[in-house]
Amino acid sequence: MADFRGRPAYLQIADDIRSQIIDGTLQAEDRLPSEADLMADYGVSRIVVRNAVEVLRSEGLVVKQQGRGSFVRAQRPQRTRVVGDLYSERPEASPFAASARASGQVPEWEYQTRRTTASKTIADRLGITAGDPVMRTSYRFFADGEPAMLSTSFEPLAITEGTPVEQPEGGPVTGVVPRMDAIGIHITHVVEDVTGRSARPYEAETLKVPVGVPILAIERTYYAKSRPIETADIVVSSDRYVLSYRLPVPPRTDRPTPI
Amino acid sequence: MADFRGRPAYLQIADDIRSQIIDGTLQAEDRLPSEADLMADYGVSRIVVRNAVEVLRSEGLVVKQQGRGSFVRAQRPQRTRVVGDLYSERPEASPFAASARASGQVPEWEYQTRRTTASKTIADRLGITAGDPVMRTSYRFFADGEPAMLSTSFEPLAITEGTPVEQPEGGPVTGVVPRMDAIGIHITHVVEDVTGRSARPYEAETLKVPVGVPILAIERTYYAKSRPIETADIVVSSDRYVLSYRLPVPPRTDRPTPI
DNA sequence: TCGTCCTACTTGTTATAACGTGTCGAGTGT
DNA sequence: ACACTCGACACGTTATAACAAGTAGGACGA
Repeated sequence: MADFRGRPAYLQIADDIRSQIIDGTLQAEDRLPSEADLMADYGVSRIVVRNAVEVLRSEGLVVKQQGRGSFVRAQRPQRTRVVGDLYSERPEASPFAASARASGQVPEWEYQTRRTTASKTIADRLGITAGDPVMRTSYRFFADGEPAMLSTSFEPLAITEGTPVEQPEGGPVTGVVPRMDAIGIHITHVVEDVTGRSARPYEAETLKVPVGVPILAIERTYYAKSRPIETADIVVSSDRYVLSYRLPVPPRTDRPTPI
Repeated sequence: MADFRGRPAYLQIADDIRSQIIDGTLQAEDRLPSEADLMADYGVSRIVVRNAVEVLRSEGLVVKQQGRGSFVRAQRPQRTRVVGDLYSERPEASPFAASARASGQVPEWEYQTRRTTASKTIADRLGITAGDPVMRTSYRFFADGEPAMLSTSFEPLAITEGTPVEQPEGGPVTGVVPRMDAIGIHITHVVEDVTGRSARPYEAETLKVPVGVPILAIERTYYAKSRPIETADIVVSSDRYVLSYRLPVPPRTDRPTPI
């Protein structure tokens, strides 16, 4: 392979394939040439073509499957977790629920609830003291039979203990806001802190995505006035989800000094 | 190296080093043993130790520097891009300036504005026709002198052409909301669609992060009623930023039926 | 003293080779 | 017709080898 500008061969090959993906020569789901083909096409060793494809894989443009080949990855995420004026905590509940249930035995979500005590991190987020009793609930949400979202929520038992809504699931009402309404606590706002990072091994396994794929991690906390009521760690594959936040912009009332 | 469970050696070594990072044996900024050291320590070939370190690099736990070594990467993001309160408290200030001030940073940015025509993607987002004239502005935001955020915004010239606020920057007022207020268009809400993915080469270079590090990509669109007024593509390193969304939860009577 | 050069050490790139493991279809036997 | 086997082919893992390129510190000369 001509050593153009001294730029490493594997990067040039990656550039070449990438441009083919962008200009549509290679389309979503298409199989890339095999490693042997690429070796012949570019006249390089296998390690070079593997490095090239690895670059594209780390960019999320390509997925590899042992025994089958490397494939151009579908680009746009398909599902949207909408958060905003019409706040919904169960994105699967509406459009996807039917198909998920119809197509298999897998329920839309499964959960596990247990009493435990607050770690320091959770205590800070809930405004309580480390070691205070909390109700911890872990969820796995499914869409089309595939794991799509993980969530672990924490509620101070000081708030719910002994009430009809002590159990987050299986009671007369579900969802944090209605449950808290039922015991006279009215949620006023929710804060979501969003970060992106690579999937940890446990998350990759549970969400059935390749290790290292970027995921979105959300720290969500519900408040009644300034009092934290519930907090949760939510993990979604950024392949499959867009987070859509719709925020009101109130009309201008005053005119503070500009920047 | 003992071939435990048939799990590949490089993954076992990655596990080993990862646990040392998590339990603090290796702390932030510490140098990992060199490849030669790891080869000797684990009794494997260089390709195995390189694969192992590559796993950690793709997880964002480690950065490599040619000629120096591999280093444990500082973990937690330090800055927060707050969205929510800002729109109600200080509608005049641009979100970035307000966020930077909130974290005690001096905001700096550079920009480039030019007239162009809308691509199909942008036209769809702005509710106009592909080829319609738009004003395109690319920003690079800095914090502490380091590039921190990239943004490319588009405004239909049908809205601003010939007005005092045709230029997004350099005019009497800045920020989308106040500028549009000045010409009688009142922004009612903003939608931010958040996705996570790996940094593309251009983004990695411009943001000065390693290639493949996860970034957060935001599609932001301002609306006046249901009419799109401005849309922007924003990219931030997920290492350095948390997106914090504060959303009101309307009182019970206004709320849609719970799940 | 100070700057330059050299060298040792580090990761980066590439080649060759071999075997392991997963996939899939063609061929075979019932 | 159908199930099973097997082999071709794909990517996965690992070894050995060599040279390139970036870094840092010590040796050396001005």
